[in-house]
Amino acid sequence: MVAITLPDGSVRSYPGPVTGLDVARDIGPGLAKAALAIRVDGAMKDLATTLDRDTNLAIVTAKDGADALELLRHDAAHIMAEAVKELYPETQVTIGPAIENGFYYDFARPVPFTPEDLEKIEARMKEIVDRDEAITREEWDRDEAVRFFDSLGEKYKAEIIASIPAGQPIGLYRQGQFIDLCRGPHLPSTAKLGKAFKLMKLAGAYWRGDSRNEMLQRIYGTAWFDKKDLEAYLHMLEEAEKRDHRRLGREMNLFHQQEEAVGSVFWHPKGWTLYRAVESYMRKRLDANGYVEVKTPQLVDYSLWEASGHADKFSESMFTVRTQDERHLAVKPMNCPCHVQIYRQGIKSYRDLPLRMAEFGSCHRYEPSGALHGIMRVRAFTQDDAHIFCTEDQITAETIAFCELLKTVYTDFGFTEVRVKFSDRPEKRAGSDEVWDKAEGALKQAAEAAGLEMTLNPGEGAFYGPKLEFVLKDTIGRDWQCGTLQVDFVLPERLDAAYTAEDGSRKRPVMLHRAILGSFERFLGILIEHHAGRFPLWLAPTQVVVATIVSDVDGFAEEAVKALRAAGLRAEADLRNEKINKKVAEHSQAKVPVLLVVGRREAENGQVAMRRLGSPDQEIVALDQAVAKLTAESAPPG
RNA sequence: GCUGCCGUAGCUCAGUCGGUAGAGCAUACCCUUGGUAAGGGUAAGGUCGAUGGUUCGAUUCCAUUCGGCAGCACCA
Repeated sequence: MVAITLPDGSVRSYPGPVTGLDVARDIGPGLAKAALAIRVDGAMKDLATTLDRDTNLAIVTAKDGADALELLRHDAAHIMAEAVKELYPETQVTIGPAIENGFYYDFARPVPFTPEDLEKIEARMKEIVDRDEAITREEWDRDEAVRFFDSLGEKYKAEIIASIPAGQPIGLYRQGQFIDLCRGPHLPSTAKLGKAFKLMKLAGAYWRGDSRNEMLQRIYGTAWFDKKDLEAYLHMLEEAEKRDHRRLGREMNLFHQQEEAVGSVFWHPKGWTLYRAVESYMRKRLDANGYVEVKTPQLVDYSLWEASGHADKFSESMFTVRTQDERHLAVKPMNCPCHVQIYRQGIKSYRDLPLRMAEFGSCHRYEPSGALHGIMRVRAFTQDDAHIFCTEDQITAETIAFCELLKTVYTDFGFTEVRVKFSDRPEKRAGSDEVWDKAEGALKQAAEAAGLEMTLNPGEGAFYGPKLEFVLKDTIGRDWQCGTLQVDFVLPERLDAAYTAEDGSRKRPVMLHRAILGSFERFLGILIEHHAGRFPLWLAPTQVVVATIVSDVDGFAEEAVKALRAAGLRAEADLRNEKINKKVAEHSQAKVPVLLVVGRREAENGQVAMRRLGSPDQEIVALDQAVAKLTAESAPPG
């Protein structure tokens, strides 16, 4: 007897072993048709899995959300591999997992795939779906499987299987003529994939993710249960493209980039206004939180970078300069060594600590060309950097205070969801293991005291110390790592920073490296995409446009702009010889938050018709009232 | 950096199976003074990313190079 307990608590008994499909059939023909897989005591298994003892069972159908989609996408990857092998038999298959929103498969083939090949592959996949091939699992002996794939010329598969411990049975899945190593589970048949999938793009990817290995060809696709879901996803991609900061930067005249200054930003007046709004907000927050601001040199003799350890661990990313008189300089990639130089001026006492030294530090790093991305990943950027020189005892309090400041700032910019990662010692590092033990312990303890929930990010720390990384989520669900807090016992030692302790002894301060925005360039890019260019009033480069209906009222419109500007608002007049329809359309598209329309009626009464971005409503108010209202609304937080 | 794709007017794009190019928007000027998402007309605007090669002739074909895009690797 086998007793199967279903999720609703009901129990079904069978005289002998049954498969998941048998149980589904027993419950009802509709369920049997919809069944994709089963969950046995929590673990996903094939529908055909034999159940020979009492167990908890759930039938997985398309309604099961993420689990079901993962199955579907994994199958899509296999069906794509089958299609590729049919069309291009000389291709070797490697791996093909389900990923967020879709799947990919990496192929080894001497000839590159073309976009036309993608269409052919997609068409063949649809044929395979129509063929309704059963997907069945087989168990093989490992060495036999290695020999089998070797004989097919599938050396990558053979390599993967050979790396599985001997003696373990190997699960292979067969569908039609195609057989592949796979952990499973899979759908019962290729027909279950349906037609709501699409091959998206072609890209290179290193074998086993290592840049020393050969480059494979990766095909990405997306797959859904329903055509509607597919269309919704494609539509979402289009929307994301519309908020791309590179596109909005051009359309809104915020900045541009050009090949004579690769990896740098030309900020236009409007973009720079935005930048300054962010900067002055940050400066105000830092002032209020006990930071002092400094400015340090761009070009620094290479010897300082040798002393700090950057020459050793970071030289590939540094721009260096040799002058005519043979001096060797580097453009600073970080601000920390310079801040230590300021710290070292004069003798420091424990009474001076904690010393919170901030700089909007302009840095240059020679990033690999393939890493550059708009203003999000550049070679010239400005960090909202600060170093807190403190005693070991002060680490916890400083960490707590920093976390609070960070939260306030993110909230003010409209980000509410923040994750924290803890990154510990990397392979390439400075400082002894004892120092690292101490630094990691101190940071972990401080983070716990600050009440942070963290995930571990092993080996991702800076070369001089462990770090906390703060990752925020934007409106369309993407993650951005911005803030960081790093504990550093190494640099104060290497650069000889010291203070006189209470007992008169000479001690080393600890340095906390910290940033909230990360880099202004990147953060502004994130802000642009997060708000899709529709900035809150306090950030909008142009806050108000006064648009006239007839030229008779030009004088009043200019007066209105003058009044708005006198109140500190960023206002412009639109006196052009154009119809109001066109003016409304253009300023709406330029994402100006407030439009004040002035016609004869308004001008005669000293009024304006106020129209907010995104709403067709208008509100007729006296000019001075409008100024007062907008002034209050546009005040930056804090 | 690696793989693939791409580079035509300020922007978005069409085009030339090798005979030096066109549209819409934007710009300038003219007409229009119009009440809440694009009024009409005229004009101007291009070394077809750069260099080299093949050719009678190259924006088009080939090579190199620079830049961009996507992904991979990188993000200390």
